[in-house]
Amino acid sequence: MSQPRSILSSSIESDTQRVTISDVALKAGVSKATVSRFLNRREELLTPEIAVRVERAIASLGYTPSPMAQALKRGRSRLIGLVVADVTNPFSVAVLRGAERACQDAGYLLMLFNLGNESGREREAIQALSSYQVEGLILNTLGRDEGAVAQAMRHGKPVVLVDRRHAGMQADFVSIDNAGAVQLAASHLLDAGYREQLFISEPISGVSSRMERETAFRAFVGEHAGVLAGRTFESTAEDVQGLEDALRSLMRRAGGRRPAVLCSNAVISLRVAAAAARLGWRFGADLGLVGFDETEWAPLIGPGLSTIAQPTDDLGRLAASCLMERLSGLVLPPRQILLPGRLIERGSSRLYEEVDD
Amino acid sequence: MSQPRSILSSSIESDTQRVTISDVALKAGVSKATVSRFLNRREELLTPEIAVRVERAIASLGYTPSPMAQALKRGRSRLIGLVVADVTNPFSVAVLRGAERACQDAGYLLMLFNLGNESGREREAIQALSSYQVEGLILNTLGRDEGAVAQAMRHGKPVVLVDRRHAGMQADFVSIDNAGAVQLAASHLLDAGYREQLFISEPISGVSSRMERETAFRAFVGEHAGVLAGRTFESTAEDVQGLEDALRSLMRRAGGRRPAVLCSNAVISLRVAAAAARLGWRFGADLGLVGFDETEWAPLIGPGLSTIAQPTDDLGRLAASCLMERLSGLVLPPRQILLPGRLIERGSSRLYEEVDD
DNA sequence: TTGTAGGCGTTATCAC
DNA sequence: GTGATAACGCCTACAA
Repeated sequence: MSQPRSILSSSIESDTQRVTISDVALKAGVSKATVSRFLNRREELLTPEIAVRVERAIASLGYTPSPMAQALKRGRSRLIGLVVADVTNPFSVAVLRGAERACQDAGYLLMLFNLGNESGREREAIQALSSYQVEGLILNTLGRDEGAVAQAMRHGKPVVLVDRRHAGMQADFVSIDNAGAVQLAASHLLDAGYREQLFISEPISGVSSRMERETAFRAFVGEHAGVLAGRTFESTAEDVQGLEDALRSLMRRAGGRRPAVLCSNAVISLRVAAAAARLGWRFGADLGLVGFDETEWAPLIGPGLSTIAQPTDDLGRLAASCLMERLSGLVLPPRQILLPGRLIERGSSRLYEEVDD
Repeated sequence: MSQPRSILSSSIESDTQRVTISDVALKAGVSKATVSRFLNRREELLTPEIAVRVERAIASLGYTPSPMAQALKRGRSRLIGLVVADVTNPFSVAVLRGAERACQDAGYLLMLFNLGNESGREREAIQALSSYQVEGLILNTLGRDEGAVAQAMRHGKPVVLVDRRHAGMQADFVSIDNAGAVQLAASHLLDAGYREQLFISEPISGVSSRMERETAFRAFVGEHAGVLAGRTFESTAEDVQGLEDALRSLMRRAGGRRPAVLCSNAVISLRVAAAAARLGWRFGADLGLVGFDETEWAPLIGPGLSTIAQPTDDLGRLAASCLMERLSGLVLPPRQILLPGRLIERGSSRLYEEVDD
């Protein structure tokens, strides 16, 4: 600033100025270059005596290199950008934690951006992030805006997609094996005697994971045409009535057969549980249920909600690893890594002793 | 790199080099300074004709200024650091969302750091963040390490604490009114006839919000010595047995009186609900419950869990606003902003028709 | 109104 | 081994 460093400043603890490499060099009586070398683990090339002096100076000044300046100079920011569609979703948070740990271990910092389910902000987020020189992107987004991602990749920034594919994507992709997971859930329900099933999802259009789950469900129903009837329903947060109607008509169609719902994520499970409560239906007795995403509350609702647990931690870690590999120069066509889901059986899908209807 | 820009590079879309202000200047046939001025909204000082040329060049090159370089130069990064103790906690996430929105509106980017409940990482997080030149910090942490925060503040970075005070803090503080909220919960339980109460919290020592809640509970019990008996219990994730024992002895002490628990956050509510399920106790009938933090699943467990809803969104927004005010130069002694909690009554604390014991 | 030049804190390329 | 010195991309006196 216009305020020149006073003669006393070096002895004033509360000086607000940033301590720079020059200060260290001055104090140690060496050049900036030497300090820089010391910092970059090239201590081998330093006279022990000088190394000690530099070390002391750094310690006494409390010097920390400026990542900004480093980034500017070497074009590496040690920053990874992570965009999640919705931090409120337990799945996203769990993935985030896994990714975070992996990044940290590799010496990267995670810069988080939350879209709050407004897919329109995706472009903005990616641009903000990539203008901050993040070295790579982990995306759990819709990918409605192809431009932003393409641009990032064109600038040499690797991208890893988690859970949601983008149209025409040319990036690594990490996800649960949706087809297998749906198969697992539906056949479990079928085995338990639920022969009238309803697949319920948030609006499907454009969200790859939801599409894959729905498709898999339809396929399963097709393969078991004789013994199983199945339909699908899209539920929105606003249309509470629509969901209740769908459940009622499921019950009607079922007639003597046991009816069940297959929820495509935790948000839907919650909605269905609320609707069932209003209708006065009990899971396991009146209605079967299996839902994607294991949560802490799943065992506590009704007789316990059966779930498909996703390996969220692994998904996050793998996403980060893929990125690291790309960053360290790995060239390979885009990979797809699919992990299996795990069925957790609880009361909501157990075969209860027959009750007279 | 060693690869020099080829003659063709200007016509090759996929050039991986960063577009700099120099490129723009060159293309527009002006100096870097002119471009810079154009960018900094000083278009007033530019000849319209030149402004247009610069604008075109920027557009055709797809130029974006590098925030890193800007930050380096002007010492402003437009970055806010947010450290949460645990992204898994719904409370933290909700606060985060509020803060995020406010920051975004003010043109700041939120850089998130999650401690994953390892309070030892706090120092590391704050240092990482502040060496990235974040302009201010929002902290939802223990503050075990006084040094890190103090250092940040000494460097002129404003700090706002959310939910958890730090020892000897000299920073703005935003939180729910814990004393009032506990009073609300406990007196509601008392009014509903629960005269043997147990306050359950995660380990209290060193976490201000938990301490305040416990103190308030003790005070409430003291004020109602004749009609109400109350104790407190600290529960850890590992000691499942201890929690069950505590609940059993609560039941024993109660004798003819109605017993209830007051949970100090959502994590505890979940744990208590799990324990009650194992013991075969029903909320509202066998055991009363009110818990801090409103969640989506609260209405769905048992007869519905009564909660103290925190104004999370406001807390986040206020925290951000405080920071913005400090950033724009407001000097004022540290403020405390306390917002009231709201009681949401559900079946777990309702007065049921008497049942013969 | 516009251009020139210097510097923000680092690192890399030279010489010495 | 170590020290000048020139960048990195940008902003801002100051000069023109």
